[in-house]
Amino acid sequence: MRAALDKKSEVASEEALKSLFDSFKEILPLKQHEKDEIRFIARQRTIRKRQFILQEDDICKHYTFVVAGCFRMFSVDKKGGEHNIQFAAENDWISDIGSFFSEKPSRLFIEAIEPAKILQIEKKDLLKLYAESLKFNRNFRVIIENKYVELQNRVLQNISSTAEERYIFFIEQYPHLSSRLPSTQIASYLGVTPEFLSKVRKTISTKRRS
Amino acid sequence: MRAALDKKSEVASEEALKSLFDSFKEILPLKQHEKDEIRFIARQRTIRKRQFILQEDDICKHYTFVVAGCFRMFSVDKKGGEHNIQFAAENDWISDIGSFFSEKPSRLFIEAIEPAKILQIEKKDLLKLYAESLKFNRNFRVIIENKYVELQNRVLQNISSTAEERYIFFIEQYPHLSSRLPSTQIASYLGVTPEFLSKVRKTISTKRRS
DNA sequence: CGTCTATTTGAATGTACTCAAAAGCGGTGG
DNA sequence: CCACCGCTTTTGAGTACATTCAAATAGACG
Repeated sequence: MRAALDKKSEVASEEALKSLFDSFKEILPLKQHEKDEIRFIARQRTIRKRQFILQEDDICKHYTFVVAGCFRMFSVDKKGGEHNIQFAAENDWISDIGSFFSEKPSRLFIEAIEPAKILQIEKKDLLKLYAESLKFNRNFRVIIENKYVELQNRVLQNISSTAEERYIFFIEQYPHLSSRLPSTQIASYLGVTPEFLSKVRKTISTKRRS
Repeated sequence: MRAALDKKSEVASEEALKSLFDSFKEILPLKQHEKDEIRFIARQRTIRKRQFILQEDDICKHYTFVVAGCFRMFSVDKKGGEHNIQFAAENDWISDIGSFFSEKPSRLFIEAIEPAKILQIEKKDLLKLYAESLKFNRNFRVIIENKYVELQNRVLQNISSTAEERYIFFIEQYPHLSSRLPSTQIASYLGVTPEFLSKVRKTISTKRRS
């Protein structure tokens, strides 16, 4: 029997599922019975702007696939400063993988920057997929491999480039994000203050003019 | 038939294989026939200090497991500066995953900091394991998940902490590395100059004294 | 003991931060 | 339509963090 749905989640719509299946298609396409397994376990949620799907001290219990909208994952330091670790827009995954697998309280927040629609898979369901299916192991392995490479490039940027270079790299690599994010959020992602990013943007635009 | 071994690689020793099997044991232990598959495809190499196992513009063709010794992976910027992205000592994996899967030329170097002994798995052999075995997909998925979490913590450190905080965090998190690495290498990993790291170490030691 | 490399020190410079204040920019209500 | 609110972005002055370059010192190894 399908588990009772909590009041905030719904059965996944065919439209949302299609986004998810399409994102798998680029790795190893799912067969009908595999799609049905996902259909059976995925829960759809509608998230308002500024709503959190993970807060500090929670244990991260889901893998979240973003169907529409945009999220940020951030940590808060002792002084109250927020530091963005990751953004996730359409067709991206977001969760605190460390907390998810260790089942230890997260030190991170995940917040919707825009109204959003997501699909969530619970840990016990994901583990079942992993235990039974080579393909799901494989697809999620590839997804995280790609995210690993992305993170590694970011580390490289951080240790070897100035704020200006990192900003230019960011807007070139993520035009779909940079055009819709407030620059405060980008500053927090790049690891600089909003004031300084503003100055960086100014010097870039005066450079272009000359 | 077993493929001919190139002159620099050897059949894996039982001792080296044991390290590898032990590192899998913490995830999902291998059965005898799975160990035999590894035994069949893993090549052992002895690497001298300062020897490279990957250079810029090479395509990364192996997953490398470090049995003994220590490596660093780094990039070189336009000015010739080196930036360490990762260290790998005993029982750790190291390779340019981006180049490995995309088969595009790497922009990275992997160099032995100490004399080393490694086991290498070729891409075609790894893909074969992935195609046939749920467990290998799963084990390598878990390995990269752990490395992903580690990288994510590093990104967080980079964007939110001073050099002093990052250095203290490094020596606490990786005592087995910090005690054997020249501080130049640590500076390059933290993203600061060796001169500045030296000053940081001084202020830390005067703090402790007081 | 000398040679080579790694580490430390110092002065001048550059990059980025803090704090405070001003300017811009949607909404919303009158 | 305009006035006001809340929020983001910009500006500026002063400060802190980190770099550059050059030179001195300390360690490691044959």
